[in-house]
Formats: sequence, C-alpha cells, structure tokens
Amino acid sequence: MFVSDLKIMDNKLTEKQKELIERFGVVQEGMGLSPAAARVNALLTVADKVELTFDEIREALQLSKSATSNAINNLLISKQIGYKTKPGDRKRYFFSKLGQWQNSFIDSMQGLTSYNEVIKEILDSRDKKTKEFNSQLKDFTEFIEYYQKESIKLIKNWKK
Amino acid sequence: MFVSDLKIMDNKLTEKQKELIERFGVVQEGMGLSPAAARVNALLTVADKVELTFDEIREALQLSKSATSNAINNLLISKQIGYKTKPGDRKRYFFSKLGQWQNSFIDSMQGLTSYNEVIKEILDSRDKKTKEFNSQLKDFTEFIEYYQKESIKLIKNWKK
DNA sequence: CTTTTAGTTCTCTAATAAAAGAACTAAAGA
DNA sequence: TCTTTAGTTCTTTTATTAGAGAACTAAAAG
Repeated sequence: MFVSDLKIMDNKLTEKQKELIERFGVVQEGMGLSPAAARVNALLTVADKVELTFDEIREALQLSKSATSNAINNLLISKQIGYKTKPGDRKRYFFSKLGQWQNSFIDSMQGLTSYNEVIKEILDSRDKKTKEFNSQLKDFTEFIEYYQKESIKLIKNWKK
Repeated sequence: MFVSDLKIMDNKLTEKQKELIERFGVVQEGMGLSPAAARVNALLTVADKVELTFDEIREALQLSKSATSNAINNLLISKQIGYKTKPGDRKRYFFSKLGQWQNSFIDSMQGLTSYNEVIKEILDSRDKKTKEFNSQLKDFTEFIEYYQKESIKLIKNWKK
C-alpha cells in the first residue's frame, strides 16, 4: 500500500443518517431480515455513495466480518442487493436494488400463486356444509387471481 | 356433567386435513406466525366446523394449554381470528377471519404508509448528487402511493 | 362455600438464531 | 514464492423464541 492510498475515506455517517438506518432497519426486521441484514440494506439506501465495499459496510455498521458476510449473502440471495466489480479491482461494490422495485413487486405478486394453491386445495377438501365460509374462501381465491393480474397491469400502466 | 354430555365429539381430523394444516401452517410460519399460531390458524381454515373451542383446538393440535392460549391471543391481537360466545355457555368459539380478507387487505395497504414515510424521509435527506438512484427512489414512493389508491379501488370494483 | 370450567400466567427447558472472533482460502501482487 | 487482499467458513457464546407443565384465577354451577 502506498502513502497516497492513505487518503481519508470520508464515509462517515451523519447522525441523521444513523437514525434513518436504524428506523429503516427496524422496518425491515419486521419484514423478516436479521438485524444485521436489515441495517446493511438500510445503509445502502441511505449512504451518500450508492456503491459500498465489504469493508466500508463493515466499518460503517461496526459489524464483524462474519456478520457482514452473512448479511450480504442473504441480501444477495433474496435479490435485495446486487454488486458490481471494477476492472483491476478485486473488491465487490454492493448496491441496493430498491431502485429496481418493479422486479421484486412482480416477484411478490407471483409468490402469491403458491399461497393461493394451498387455499384452493383447502377449499376443495372442505366439508360442503359450511356454505358461507366456503363461498367467502372462494371469493378470496378469486380475488387473489384478479389482484395478481391487475397489480401487474398497475405497474405497466404506471409511469405517467 | 351429565352422562348425556358424554357424546362423542367427532372432531377427528382426516389425514388429508392434517396434511393441509401442516402445509398451510408452514406457509403462515413464513408470514411471521409461530408454529403453534400458524397451525391454529390453519386448523380454523380446514376444520369441518368453522367455530372451535379452546379445548377442541388444543386437542386437535395436541398443544399445551399455554401454547394454545398464546397462539390464540396472538391471532386475536393480529385480527386473524375472532370469537363468539353462546348464551349460557362460558366457552369462546374461535373462528378464522380469512373470510373477511377485505379488511386485512385494506389494513395491509394502509400499513404501507409508514414504510413509505421512512423512504420519503431517506429521499429527502439523501445526497443530491446521486441523481439516478434518487429519482428511482422517488419513482418508488410515488408508485407506492399510486398502488395504495388503486389497490383499494381493485377491492371496491371487484365483486364481478 | 366448594367445585368445576375455561382459560391465563409463571417457571423452566429446549431449540433456534445472531453475531463475534479466529482460522482458513483463493486469487492477485510484490 | 511469500504476502496481501477480500472475503468465507468454523467454533463458540449470547440472546431470543417456542413450548411444556404446573400453579393460579375469576366466574358460574352445585
């Protein structure tokens, strides 16, 4: 390493940014992320730089290497973040995919299909005597299908 | 207790029902319910009777009283189940609210508001230099608002 | 009053998850 | 070839959750 590389890496977070990371972190914990993964994802949404390296993430959040590695890999697997590389640089630059929300939105709509399958199977095997409950369940499955189709349209028709 | 009360309570679940309870249970664990709460909710969706007492639930799922009590109370608090009473009968009869999915659907749309608030605040405090990311984030918050409004319409316009 | 019913609450244990820290590895550089 | 870099994986510790079982409670019945 050269002395010239020892430049100050000004990745310091403001108090406001720290607060937002915690708040967005808590929200995302509620969406099934571990505390560390939730904060990594929040950091990548809040930080001034949109691409951060492993060590920048690690340092900003004061996490251990293992916690950082596991959090990043969970987020990569669930496609909430991505990374790019730069020629002649072995580091990976991680970024939030919140900007590509269209994809995860469509995925979540498609994810409803398997949920609906179970409900349909329950409906089929239900005692036919409970007419009201069964018909409400039927309404529900039909609405899910309608909702899936219309939601996809919402995205397409959007973009004023 | 009278001898006449000792009638066989035929709440036995078929193998198919047991399988569906497990499958729907697993789906609902993925939606944040504890294993016991997920199975109680599934039982109330699958069982021939749409209203079950504490002890019927307890027995059908072979749970302890505390597990049954906690699961039921979690589901009541999160409004996924309800209960009714019958005159001269101290027991509560619990039922699934899956049939009233309209309410939870609307609730979940309204729940997006607080999520969106955080994102808007992040956007406001972001470094203005990352123009592309910021404009994608802005698109996202605007889409959430559009989506909330249109989704409520979807419910209203539905019912073929 | 005393017993039963319909749960609730408390205490303890077992299972799972989260994270730290150290050891490890594969590729690139000196 | 010997380091350094950029992580990954393993081991251990700590914290959290889930559930069992027993003790408890409030209302109703006998």
